Amino acid sequence: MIAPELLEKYGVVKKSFDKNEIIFEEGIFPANYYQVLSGEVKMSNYNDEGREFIQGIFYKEQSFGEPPLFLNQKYPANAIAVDNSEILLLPKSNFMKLLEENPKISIKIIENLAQRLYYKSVMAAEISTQEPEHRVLKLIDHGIAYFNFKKDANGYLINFTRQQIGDLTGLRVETVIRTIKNLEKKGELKIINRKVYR
Amino acid sequence: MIAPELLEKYGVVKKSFDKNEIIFEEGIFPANYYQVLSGEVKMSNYNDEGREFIQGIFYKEQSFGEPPLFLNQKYPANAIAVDNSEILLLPKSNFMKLLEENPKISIKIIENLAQRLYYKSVMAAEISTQEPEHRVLKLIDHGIAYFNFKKDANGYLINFTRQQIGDLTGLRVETVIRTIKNLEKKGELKIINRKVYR
DNA sequence: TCGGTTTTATGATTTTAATCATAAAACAAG
DNA sequence: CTTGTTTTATGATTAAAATCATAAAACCGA
Repeated sequence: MIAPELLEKYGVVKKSFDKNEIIFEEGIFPANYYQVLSGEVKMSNYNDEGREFIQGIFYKEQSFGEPPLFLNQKYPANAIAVDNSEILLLPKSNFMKLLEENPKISIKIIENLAQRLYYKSVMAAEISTQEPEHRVLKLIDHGIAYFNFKKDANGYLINFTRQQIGDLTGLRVETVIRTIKNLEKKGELKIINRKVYR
Repeated sequence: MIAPELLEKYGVVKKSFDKNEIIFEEGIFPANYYQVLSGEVKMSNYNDEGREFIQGIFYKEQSFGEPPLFLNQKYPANAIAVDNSEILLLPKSNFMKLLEENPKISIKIIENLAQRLYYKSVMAAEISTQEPEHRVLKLIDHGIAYFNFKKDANGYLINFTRQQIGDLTGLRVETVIRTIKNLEKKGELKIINRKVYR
């Protein structure tokens, strides 16, 4: 996260996106730095049969889409507003100027990329070698630490749909539903009127 | 990659590792910045049944294991020398000092992390939604761009074993062998006395 | 060059999650 | 409130890759 006041000095623009509106598409070249001001954004891929894989979900104060910006490569995925969202956009050249003139921000960017790389490393290993129950639990436990899950009397409320969990773990909805039921039986989590708690 | 001369100014140490020797293990806290001087290093995970997932393979001049170093988190995977290798080690505090005093290096680190994040994004989507042939081809094409595959009269020599391809794509050896055979039939690649070319 | 190990190879069988089909419950919009 | 859509749910069937078994070829070290 870069302080909005600092971004303003470099000419940031605020833009609103409706629910389900595309922010940028796979295959195009990046032109901006993006940071969520309010709402929720997902980055995802669709394969030829239309099956979705969610790369990540981003909330207030989080930035997204930087890697291709630094590499001058095409976006490997789409960014879509999950809810009505306000996004800060900073043109690439201004962003680079900001970085040059504020070396401490570089460290923040590094930490942020490191965090995302860490998540991807963990989930990649899960997805390719672990069974559904393990994958789902790992995603949930990661989410408690890094997505904005709220704690209440029943524990942490996992505010993802079964479909989203599937798209984040490479599983089908039906498999996620059955897996979550099993995890409840084993006492690993609770289902209270269809909502998942841990 | 950070120039070895610069690393030396900050007290880098050269260490040799035998083939199959462990450089660091999953679960421990990072203490050093690592950069390959010669040889080959792989980072990988093992699940409870001993099945391996290779996070990445690193060659001459490449660094590895930075994310947990920046986050003060445990390593999510093991680093093992694939061949006899010489590795440069810089203690964390010295490395941080180097970064502070050389802002341009931060940009290099950012670009490097961005590159690795890009690879992980692409492969994560592949592994969770695509079929074996697609996964293997994507890995190979990525490898041509970023691993050190050499080109000769037959095309690029993919110097990975079938097992390694499997451990990088989440497939079993037998599946990789059959998949590669099919890809050859379709003319997507060549097999010349067991070696794969593209 | 001999013997052990790794890598590639192939066929048969099994397992597991995907797929298909269908529906109830919950939610959202008008 | 009604209606359309999304989400959760469950059972039956299928398909695809994993697993199991076995072996030849290649490579490596003493």
